[in-house]
Amino acid sequence: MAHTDRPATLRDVATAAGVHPATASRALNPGTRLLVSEETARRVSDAADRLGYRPNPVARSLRTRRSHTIGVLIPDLNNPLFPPMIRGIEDRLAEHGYVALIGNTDVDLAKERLVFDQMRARHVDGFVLATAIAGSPILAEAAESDVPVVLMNRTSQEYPFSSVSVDNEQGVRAAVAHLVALGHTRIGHIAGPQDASTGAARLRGFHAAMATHKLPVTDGQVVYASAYSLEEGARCGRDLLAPGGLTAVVAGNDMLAVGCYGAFDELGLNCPGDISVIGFNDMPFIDRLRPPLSSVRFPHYQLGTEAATLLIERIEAAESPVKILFLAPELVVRGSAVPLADAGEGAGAVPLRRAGRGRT
Amino acid sequence: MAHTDRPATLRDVATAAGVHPATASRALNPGTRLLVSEETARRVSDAADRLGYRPNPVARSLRTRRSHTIGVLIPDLNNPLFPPMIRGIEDRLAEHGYVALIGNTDVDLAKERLVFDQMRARHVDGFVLATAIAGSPILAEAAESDVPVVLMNRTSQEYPFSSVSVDNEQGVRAAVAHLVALGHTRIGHIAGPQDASTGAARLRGFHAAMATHKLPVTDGQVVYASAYSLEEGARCGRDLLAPGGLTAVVAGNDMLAVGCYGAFDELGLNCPGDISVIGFNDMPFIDRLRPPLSSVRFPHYQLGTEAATLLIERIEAAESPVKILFLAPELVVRGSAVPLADAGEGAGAVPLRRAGRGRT
DNA sequence: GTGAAAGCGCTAACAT
DNA sequence: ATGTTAGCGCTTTCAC
Repeated sequence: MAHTDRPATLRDVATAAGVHPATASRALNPGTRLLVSEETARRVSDAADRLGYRPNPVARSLRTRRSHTIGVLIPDLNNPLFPPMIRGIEDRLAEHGYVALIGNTDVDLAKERLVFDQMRARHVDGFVLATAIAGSPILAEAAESDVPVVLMNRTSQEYPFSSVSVDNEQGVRAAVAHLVALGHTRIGHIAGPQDASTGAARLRGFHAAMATHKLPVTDGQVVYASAYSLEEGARCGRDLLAPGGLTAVVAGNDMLAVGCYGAFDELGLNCPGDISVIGFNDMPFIDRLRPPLSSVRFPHYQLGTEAATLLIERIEAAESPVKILFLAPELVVRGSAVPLADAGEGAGAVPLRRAGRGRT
Repeated sequence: MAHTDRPATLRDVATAAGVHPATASRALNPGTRLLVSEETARRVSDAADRLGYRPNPVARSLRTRRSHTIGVLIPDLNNPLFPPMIRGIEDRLAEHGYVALIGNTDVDLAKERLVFDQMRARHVDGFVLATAIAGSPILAEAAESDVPVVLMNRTSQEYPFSSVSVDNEQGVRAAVAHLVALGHTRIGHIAGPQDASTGAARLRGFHAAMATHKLPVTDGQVVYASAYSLEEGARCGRDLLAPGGLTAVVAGNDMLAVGCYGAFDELGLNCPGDISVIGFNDMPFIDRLRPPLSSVRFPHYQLGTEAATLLIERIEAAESPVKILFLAPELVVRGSAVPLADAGEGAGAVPLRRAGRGRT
């Protein structure tokens, strides 16, 4: 009741507790509390409570040069891949008193640069980069200025950044192994953009897996998408399947796989009757499609929490080592890939009822 | 080349330009540039460029008590409704030099309070609230402390907040009119949570629309979902349809509508053959379901840009008036609602091919 | 264990 | 039109 409209400052608290502001500061900060007598500490924090004191983070930042804010760069928040990762980041950051600034780059280097600079201007304490296009100049700049950086869902050969990503090769291996177990041998791949590390890693995984199973990969059995988009998925699906001969497709991600569904319709192919397909990411709602898409699940949320953990480590323990963390993916079997024996059975017909209710 | 490692400060610029720091400040700030001779202004900004000067927003904030940061409270970023809105907000804010802090409340009042308090502690200049549960204490608190607030996708009868939302009643009217034009008369409604203003408004719209068409609404023709979730959609779908008699459903939103798809399967109903359904929101990917969901489209992104505009107005022009803005929804016709004459034709059968490729 | 003093980088009164 | 002065609220030397 003794407080005015103006929020209480540290000075007010000090006065109320009958100590010097410096002492009040020490008493209130976990890191310095032990420098102050127990009794004074109590008096100060009582006074703080009484006055409803809230430390001013701006003033603190000015002094300490720590904003407790981190920048997160992603291509596009509308891509359903990212919201869970962001939540993971934010939830973990919140536990440590940090907040995130989200920046969308729209896969545009100029925009990426703009957002990055703005965040630096705002003195973020570090970055989570989920947008690292290989060769993007901000990587070099970040490395040079040694602002703490963690790569999420990306890795870098060129710079010593900590990163957390999914073992993409292993995921594709699981997908191929599943198809092979179902009897497929003529398996195509729609490769994601090769300047994204996910696209390249999954393509490597595809070749490795096919080699493991001693299956040949001819020209035309791999087509390259220029973006992770429905449109590119449809285009690549057409290019891959129009020649005929393939019975299964491993798509570079779910977007490409769903785009493929459109190509199937155009080519008069029935999925999964004529052609099996497996995606990557296990996007939300992907289990609601007809047929529900089998996909390599990706622990999105954990990717975010781990990235945040790594970043905070690096911010708070200056010389913490670089860590490269891989999380294991998991194949989620639904209705879009079926045994080869079934092929042809429903050719041209409506989607099979059986395929409609895969395990989710 | 003359700069050291430490970033240049205003004082450095002033020295380099041979003026007092205050003059340099005036020269560099758009609002005060006219207080300074053209020649000095040029000299100062040249020096600034030369030194690579970047103003320190933290110091500026401490002085001006403006953080150029705004808080955005939403229930859950994972809800696909929100990413486009957030992008709208961020894109518009960026044009004005603001950034957004996103807070997820998970529809939990305690968490909402926590996030709200943290953002206030960080001295955000204003809030976009998309989470306003009727009676939430933060509304009262915000009103009292008169921090600028704009409600997004919510309205408030109790407090004088600017808001931008979709005309929900009109949207439901359009949905009902469409169904009536298709010959339906026994139309049910799955109402969203009545403590969300969208849920209440859409229910009002349903009753109004049915009255307009002189169609009776009996008990049991409206069921209430306790949340906008797939589970509640399935439950309500069962409750609504198990008794039989209805030929069409207007769902409170797309989640509820998609949940309904599950109920249809359980009850052996074929959509759209036996039962038509229309959703609300036009969520991403909703056009990829079988059948593609007819839905009332909702200009998500614009909701965000308009909310940001309103908020900035209010922040920068202290006494700008309260504005209540409604954006018009638009019915998107796809395959989940068909003429009544078709009912029964495909009863119990697999989804009709024809229904699979609605206009998107 | 506590106080004194200084200053982070900037801008707003107030002079002149 | 420009300089002077002061201070936003906090943390950190450095004394004692």
